[in-house]
Amino acid sequence: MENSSVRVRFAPSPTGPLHIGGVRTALYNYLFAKKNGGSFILRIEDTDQNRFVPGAEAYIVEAFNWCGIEFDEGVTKGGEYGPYRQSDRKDMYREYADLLIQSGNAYYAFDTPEELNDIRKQLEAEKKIFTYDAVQRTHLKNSLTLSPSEVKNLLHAGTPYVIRFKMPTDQVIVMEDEIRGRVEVNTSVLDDKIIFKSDGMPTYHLANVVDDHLMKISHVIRGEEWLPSLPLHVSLYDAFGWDKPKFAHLPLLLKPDGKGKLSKRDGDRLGFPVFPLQWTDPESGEVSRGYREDGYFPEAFINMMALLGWNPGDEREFFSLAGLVEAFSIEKVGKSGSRFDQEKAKWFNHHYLVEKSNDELAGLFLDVLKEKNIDPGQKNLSYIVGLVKERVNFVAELWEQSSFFFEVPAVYDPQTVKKRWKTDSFEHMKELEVVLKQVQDFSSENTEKVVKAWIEEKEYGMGAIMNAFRLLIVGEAKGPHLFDIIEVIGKEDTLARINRGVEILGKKEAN
RNA sequence: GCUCCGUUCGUCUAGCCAGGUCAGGACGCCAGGUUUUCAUCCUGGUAACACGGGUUCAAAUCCCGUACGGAGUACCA
Repeated sequence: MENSSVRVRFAPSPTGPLHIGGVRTALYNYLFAKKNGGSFILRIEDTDQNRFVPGAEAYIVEAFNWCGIEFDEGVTKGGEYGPYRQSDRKDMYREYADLLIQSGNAYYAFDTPEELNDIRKQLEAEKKIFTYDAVQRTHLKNSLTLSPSEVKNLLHAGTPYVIRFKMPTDQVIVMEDEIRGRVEVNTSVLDDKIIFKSDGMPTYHLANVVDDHLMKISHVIRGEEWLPSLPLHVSLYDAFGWDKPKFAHLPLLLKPDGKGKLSKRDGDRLGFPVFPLQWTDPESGEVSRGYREDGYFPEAFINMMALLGWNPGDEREFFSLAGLVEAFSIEKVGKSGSRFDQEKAKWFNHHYLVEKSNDELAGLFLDVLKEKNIDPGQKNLSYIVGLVKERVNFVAELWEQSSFFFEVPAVYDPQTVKKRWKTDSFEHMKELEVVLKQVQDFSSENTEKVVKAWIEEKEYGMGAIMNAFRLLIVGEAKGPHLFDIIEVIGKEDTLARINRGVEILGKKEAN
């Protein structure tokens, strides 16, 4: 609000499609930024060249486009703190690593991955866990144990090395998390993390601290999986002598059943998308479904995601993106993980679908019809959609609730036949056909008037007639007001359906 | 193993920070109502403070412990 210097970032790694947990993290960042009149930045963290996946960055951008989440700065927008892709910032990290070496906060380590692995295995055999920490570093191959000339020689010879952060010994690091409050950790349980890799790239830890500082990030809002490395990051800021941003660690999204965080497999197993958009793996060709392709509206998706871990503090449930911005506050974000609930997601979609205008829905429905090679002819799709939209959760479901407007029922549902095709139905329907044949004005209002008058005159049961009638027109016991249906399909089709139904179903003998 | 984080109806959650309401709402489910059917809709119902101590006149709320769960523990982010 009053703080115009709020700057937050979402910093995904382009290693594949964006998980919905990531979408939620980005959403909360966005909401926080907009709520406080700040900027939202998209930074791509591609410091691991081995895990680069083509198309992943484009996917991320497209996903946010679909969601309606806009960035103020970033890979697609540019900005005065660029470049926003870490691979494009490669050169600047080295000097910061050097700064730490000079100040004695970091050191060269020449141990090869193989050597370290051997030690790790050895200790494992003794049921111990190896960590490159204050104790271990004193007898490993690094610039702390080697003489300056030895180090110089190794460096000159081009020996591969990494740069490790020298974790201070026996200090209590006090951290303040905006969601969890105070967290304390003693450095004696921390290890000397690699901050600069032998391939010349920084690790996440160095890169994110340097970039957040350079990009003047005011609040780091990220997933809970980063909480364990917060002490390192805080130590890094201290070692550089930089002001720290505020930190907030969001709870995880959990799988709907069982334990653990939501994974791609859960979606496949339980039949719901774990990604905002459909994704085709460039290597395996494997397709993962997306919310967009599954028929979710972006506003429903966002509304549902926002409420998974945050609440407005009152009983409101429906929020537009702008409404979320207005209502959002980091204090109302929960501490514990949330399970994704598919039923509630559907309910949200239903809500937004019903809220849409019939014209808009008709447009979407027309695409469905085209795919099925159904020609709606002169039929008023808006009107039809308006009659059935309350019965569906998705546009794609509109067809099964309205196919009888376009097609003669292929079969008569056996259950319904058993229940509604009574002994008298045969005669009743034949009579009804004659009655309707004489009707000129086939409007819903008029046919209803005529048919009801006939029923009353003959003292037939309303239910008996109408249910059998519906069976012949629709094929089963479903659908909107019957007279509305026959108005749409018209007199000719209505009479044909009655005629055909009577023929096929025949006269049921009394039991 | 170790470190950190967490734990209110089946699910999302309010309430916890500033102890005192039959622990509230929503989804789901069940029942009833409306209706020519189904769905919508309306009404009602179901169902939770992980456990054990402590502090207190009083604890979901504060403190300690236990259990359970999760995350991290890579030259991945």
